[in-house]
Amino acid sequence: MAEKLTSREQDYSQWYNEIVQGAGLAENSGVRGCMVIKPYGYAIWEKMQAELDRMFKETGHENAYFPLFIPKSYLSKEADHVDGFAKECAVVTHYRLKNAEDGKGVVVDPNAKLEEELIIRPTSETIIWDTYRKWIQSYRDLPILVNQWANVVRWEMRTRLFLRTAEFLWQEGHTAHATKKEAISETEQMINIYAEFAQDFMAMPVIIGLKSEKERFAGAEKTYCIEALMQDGKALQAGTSHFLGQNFAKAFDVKFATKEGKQEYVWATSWGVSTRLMGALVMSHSDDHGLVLPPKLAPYQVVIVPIYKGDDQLEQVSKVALAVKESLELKGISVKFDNRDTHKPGWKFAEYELKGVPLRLALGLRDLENGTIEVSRRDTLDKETYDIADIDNKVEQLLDKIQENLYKKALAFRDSRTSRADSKEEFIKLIEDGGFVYAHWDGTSETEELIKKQTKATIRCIPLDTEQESGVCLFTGNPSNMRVLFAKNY
RNA sequence: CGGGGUAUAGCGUAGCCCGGUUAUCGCGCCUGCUUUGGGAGCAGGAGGUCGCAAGUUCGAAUCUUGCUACCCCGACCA
Repeated sequence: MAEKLTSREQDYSQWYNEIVQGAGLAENSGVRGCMVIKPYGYAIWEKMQAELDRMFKETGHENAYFPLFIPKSYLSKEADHVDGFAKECAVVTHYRLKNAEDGKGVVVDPNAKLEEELIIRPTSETIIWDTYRKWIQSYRDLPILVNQWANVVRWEMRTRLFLRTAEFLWQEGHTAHATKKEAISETEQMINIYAEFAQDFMAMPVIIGLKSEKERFAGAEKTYCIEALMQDGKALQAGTSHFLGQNFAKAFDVKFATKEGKQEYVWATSWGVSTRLMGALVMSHSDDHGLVLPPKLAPYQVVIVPIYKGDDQLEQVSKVALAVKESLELKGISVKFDNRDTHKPGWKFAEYELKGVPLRLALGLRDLENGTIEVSRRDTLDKETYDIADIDNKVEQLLDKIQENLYKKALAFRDSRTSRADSKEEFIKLIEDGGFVYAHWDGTSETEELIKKQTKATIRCIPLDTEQESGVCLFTGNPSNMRVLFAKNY
């Protein structure tokens, strides 16, 4: 082994960085906090987009695009919203450069100051609701079910590849409804879609819940979220769906005429997932050998590595390998045949392990003689030799098994790190060890703040499936009627 | 944004305290030959405004100041 990753145990952060960069997902750029998403990483994002986009469209949503720039005055129309984002906004003040006096490069032209400064969108509620006012007059114009795929900028002080970057890619859905009930049901539908996507495609188990008042989206009445547990025992918020009530309708004066001819404010939702999901994917399944990808999101699900000596053998092996590739592709499996002569097989094996390709097939002269092919699973690192005649079916089955196994493994891990605390001491210890902790809480932001100060744990969510159970708050002794989910988080 | 650290070839580094010929080593890269079932071997070769900008000095990778980016810790946050 010429190169070896830092192990998770040694240094989890470094392990994560080495995988993201080593597997060719992304790298830092010359711009503070902004990353370059490399082709292999972007291919995974495109797969995520494709599935999510399909799910959105199946539930009646349409894509549109709104401007990157938001007039400053728009942002200040909803008080909570502006409070939530003001500290992390990038502001455009000028629209022209000119040559510097000293001839060295360019400077901002002071004569080109904007009348009103433009904010680079940290999210698009304001520009969208300013637009929806023009689109909505009657109940007949509702609902509006729009999504946009876009980039947003939040000027973060401390950034990490995919998990928190100053600019990131995401989708933001913004819907408008005639009734509160319909808006809430939309909000719930979308968080369920995110949960389904996380579990079925990312093979990542999630807990669906409601955010506490403190953790809620700025401007929302209710924020639903999906929370996942990473391998270091920290929680990651993987997606959010907000019931915005009539807050934005009131701020932007969006009213509609009901059937009865009354003027009423519109009910709103917004929901989003971002390239942060890439970080979640990495930290859910990968091991000390590198990235591990679920087959449903892998840019190529299978790689075929030929083993040969000389051009003659390569030609013989290639012929068979290409036939295998074709038969797999007929089954809708994506295959890369790596016939590069510039790297040796051993080098390729290590490389594809680092890149997390679910299945690796190796084919050499020995196989041609025996009618076999060697198959190696990335998730278990098991190697077995199979009859080549039936390899397409075998691969299809194995890919399904890997997808399933990754989910099971992640779920088993989460279960092993999920516990209930019934005393403050127990709580502190469990949080210290890392993982999800269910505990009673008195429901106040003050106590939540106190717990965060003392333990660094926050309320990840109030799980939807939590049963009523009377108890006392571990920190204040006040009565509580349900347990909520605590963890240290990203 | 506060504290700490780092920046030398594509990557990882030595040299920096104590300024002085041609800036060290490994990997990678290029050429050739031998190799190819778990990160190949030998031989030859190319590649550097020492992060950027000023300053001190006869002379700066080395000393001083400013800036930029990255990493770790904290506050903030998806």
